[in-house]
This record gives sequence, structure tokens and C-alpha cells, in this order.
Amino acid sequence: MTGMDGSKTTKDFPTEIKWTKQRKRVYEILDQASEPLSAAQIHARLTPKEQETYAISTIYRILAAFEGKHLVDKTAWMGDGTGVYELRRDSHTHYAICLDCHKRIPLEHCPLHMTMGHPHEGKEEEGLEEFQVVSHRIELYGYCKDCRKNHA
Amino acid sequence: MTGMDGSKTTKDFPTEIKWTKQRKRVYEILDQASEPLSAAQIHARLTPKEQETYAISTIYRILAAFEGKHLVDKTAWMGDGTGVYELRRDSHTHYAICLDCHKRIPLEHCPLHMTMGHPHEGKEEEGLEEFQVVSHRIELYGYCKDCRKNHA
DNA sequence: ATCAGTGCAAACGATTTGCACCTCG
DNA sequence: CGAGGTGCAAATCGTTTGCACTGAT
Repeated sequence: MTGMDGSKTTKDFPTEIKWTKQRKRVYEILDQASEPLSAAQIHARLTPKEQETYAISTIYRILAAFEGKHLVDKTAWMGDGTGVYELRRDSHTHYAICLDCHKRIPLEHCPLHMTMGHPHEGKEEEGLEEFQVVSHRIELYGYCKDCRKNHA
Repeated sequence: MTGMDGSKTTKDFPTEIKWTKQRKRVYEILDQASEPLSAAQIHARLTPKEQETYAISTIYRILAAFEGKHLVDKTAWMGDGTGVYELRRDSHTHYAICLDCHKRIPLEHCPLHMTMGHPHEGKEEEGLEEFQVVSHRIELYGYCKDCRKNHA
């Protein structure tokens, strides 16, 4: 996926959209990220590196464009309105999230795959007859090992 | 749960916190709501009714207090930063959400209950040994019947 | 060359906070 | 009565938008 110099080559970028320098950088950052990032986080990883200026508004516009092309999914963690973005990969990760310290522990397996292999199984659901599932989201909430001690 | 005059009686409200008039009203509204509500929505359902003024900031503070007492969960729908709040009930509802029109279709059954009856089954997960699950969140994303037609 | 993409600054909407007053317990 | 809750207005924070300019195709 990556050239031997560590940089992306043109053909590494999907979809026919205008691949400007800043769009490539944002895409790379999302690609390398191990978890969903906010616009501010992306901007932070962008700016300090080089001297170039990247407007935060540009990041938002790029992310909106990516979302429109279904390259990324936008979400928000529970208990935090800030939006976070992640590349729509074949296999995404779900998390167990601590309600105290907000630590996120990735789940090894997607619990849904056990029951519904593909979209559309379990179509007994009412009103869901013709709903075409393209992605899903699962989060467990509770208290992590450390916080259970401190917690009432 | 409700007195025969339709209003809550004092002992209907859980946890020992100061149950002011406005806190009771917010709790009632959340209790009657069929889906998570935003602070603005709660405020709207509060204000028109009676002449009394309810500051929007108060709503936020009440919701924050409830969240601290684990009476409510705060969330945000995907693709919408606005926070929504719902009472933490024993059985909550999950949704299939259309990426086009943002319509939400409630799922009849929680897909997780099929695999993990109670928190803590399936504890093969790494790092999750002592994670105490208290709630979870599941959302399916895709395109509803109506929007599939218009969609590429 | 041309039209989409970008930076900057101002606009916006949602949420938070300081302060004086009021109310539950 | 006193600690904590509330209303109001101003402050903040994340996100969006208008405009003139730059750059990718």
C-alpha cells in the first residue's frame, strides 16, 4: 500500500476525487490512525510537522468530502459531542469504553458477526425488510479494572 | 410508576439527590420519551407548557447531574454532533439509521442478547478481563427502503 | 484555463460558566 | 438557616461559511 520511501503513491488513493496535497495528508493520517480522530487531532498531527499552514476549516471540508464519498465514517463518542472520523475499512474495531476515565479498550472480535454474518440476515425485524446495512457500530460501556476500585 | 393523577410521587424518583421542581420535570420528560432527546428538545417540551421560565443552561446542568448519578446516558447520533440523553433503563432500544434521510428504525431485539446474555460472558477478550459492562450501544447504518431508490 | 480546493476571519449553534438570587431539605 | 440549584448573560468550543486566491487536471 505504501511506497518504499514511506509515502503514498498516486494510485494508492481510492475514488476519483481531486487528490490535493492536504487531502492526501489527511487520508494518510486517518490510514495510520489506530482509532477514530477528531478534526482537531488531525489538524494537530498535520501542523507541527511542517511549516505549512493547514486551516482547520479545510480539515472539516476534506472530512465532509470524504464522508460524501463514503471513504470515512463520522461518529461521536458517548458523553462527548466532538465528532471523530475513521476510514471505512473492511473490518473496523469496536470498543469497551470506561464511563469514568473514558479509556477505550478495543474488542478483538465483532460480537455481531457471531449472529448475523452478513447484512440482511435476521430480517425478521419489522420495518427493516428492505434496509440495506452498510456498516454498524457497537460500544460497550462500563468500568475498567482501574476505575472499579475507585468507584462506588 | 406514576400516581393515578398522572404526576410522579416523591418516592418515584431514584437516588438521593435534590429533587427540585425542574429536575422532576426533566426526569418525567425523559421517562415519557420514546427516544433520546437533546437538551433543546427537553427545553422545548418544558417551556411552552407553563408560563414558567426554564433556562437552557439549567437543563444542561441537570442532565450533567443525572449523568453523574448514572441516571441517564449521553450520546450523539452519527453525523450529528448534538448530544442526546436517555434514561438508563433496563432494556433500551437500538436503531437502524439511514445515512441519507437520518430516519431511525428501532430494532425489535437487541442483537447482542443472542450471543452474550449478561455482561461478562465472552470474556476471552484481551484487556477486558475485569471490565464491568453496565450498558451498550448498537447502531446499524445503511439506506432505508425509500432512500435506496434515490441512491446511486 | 478553469473550476474545485484552500486559507483566513467572521458567523453560528451547542454547551458551559460567573454571579446574584432562590429553594429544598 | 445553609448548601446547593437556578436564571440570566456573557464566554467558550466545535464547526460552518463567505470571499479572494491558489492549484490540480
